[in-house]
Amino acid sequence: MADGRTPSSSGESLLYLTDEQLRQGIEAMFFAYRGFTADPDRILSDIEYGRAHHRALHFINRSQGTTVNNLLALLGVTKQSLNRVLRTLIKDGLVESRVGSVDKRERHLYLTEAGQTLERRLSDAQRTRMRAAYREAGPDSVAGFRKVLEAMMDPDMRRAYTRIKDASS
Amino acid sequence: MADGRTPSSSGESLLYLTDEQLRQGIEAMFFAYRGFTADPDRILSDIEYGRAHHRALHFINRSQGTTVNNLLALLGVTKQSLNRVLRTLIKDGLVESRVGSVDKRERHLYLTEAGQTLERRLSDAQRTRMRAAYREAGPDSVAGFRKVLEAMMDPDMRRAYTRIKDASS
DNA sequence: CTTGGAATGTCAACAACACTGACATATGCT
DNA sequence: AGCATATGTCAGTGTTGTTGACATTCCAAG
Repeated sequence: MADGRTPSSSGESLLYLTDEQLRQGIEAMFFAYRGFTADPDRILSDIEYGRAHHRALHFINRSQGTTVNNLLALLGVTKQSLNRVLRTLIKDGLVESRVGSVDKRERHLYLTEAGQTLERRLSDAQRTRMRAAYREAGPDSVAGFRKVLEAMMDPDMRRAYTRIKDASS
Repeated sequence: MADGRTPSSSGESLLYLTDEQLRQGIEAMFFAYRGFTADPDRILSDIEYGRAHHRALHFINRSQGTTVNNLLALLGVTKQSLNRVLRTLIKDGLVESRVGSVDKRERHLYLTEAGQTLERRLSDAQRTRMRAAYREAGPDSVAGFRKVLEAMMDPDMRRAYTRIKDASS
């Protein structure tokens, strides 16, 4: 079962769906993700933070004023886990938490000046690698890259991704 | 610095290299990687293992008889970290460690029957998602996907990746 | 044949980051 | 008034990574 071989089904070549091709894709994801996180990780290890702080900073920057619950859904972690990270970011003056004006139970999260500075420093490093990869691969490859990644997401995350993407036009 | 805007440099459109496009790519990688690991993680959480065990099983399966040092380089962790994982896999009879015949310091690693069964179960789950994504995106997108991922790897990992890939023809 | 270095294994301590479960507080809605 | 929601917090635990130290085994060079 789930053999995946026998490329003799439809009219066009399905050779790209063989187990071997899929394994190579899996390995490519693994190695590429290591590179993807390497540069920010280096910066983060100098200061006191980890990858979780980077993710929080990224999405708060992306949607300034977002609520904790919203962030929770995006990051896919428990509130305890997120709270530990947020606490240190707020304590260190990188993130500001404001009580909601319409619903006062909600906390809206904003990056301070210092928070924006760090976020930019981290994402500059990550974008630099991304830009080099995009440039090397070319626009058509980038379109394919994005298409496959999107198809690989869980449906919920795909919706969240599309929403953010469209909101940032 | 590192602004990335101003798409008015070369003759062709460089719109795909704007900061916004790069940010979307970063988010796509993040969300897609979550999906990428979700299915094996579910299986692993039932038994006593974690993602590190999966990675070890994958690469041992991929290169039966590989040495510990070789595996170390591929996984990019310390020997202590790998050893902890290997110890449990050997204890549980999923991996066999044989002393090298030419160089007796080396340990060559093999999957047992049980090891192969688990590896297949895990990678079946992962390949199923990968196959669906590939099929949805189509062969051209897959080629672009692979190209961008490869360009994103650290040079060392890229060499390792190419070596494995070519060895499995 | 001795010695240095490489490959491997192991112990201990520690940190980051995730989890579960339980509980508290404030607020909103009916 | 009472239930649900949003958030925060405490305590405990597990996986995976890290350093540092040390032992063993073995190859290879002097």
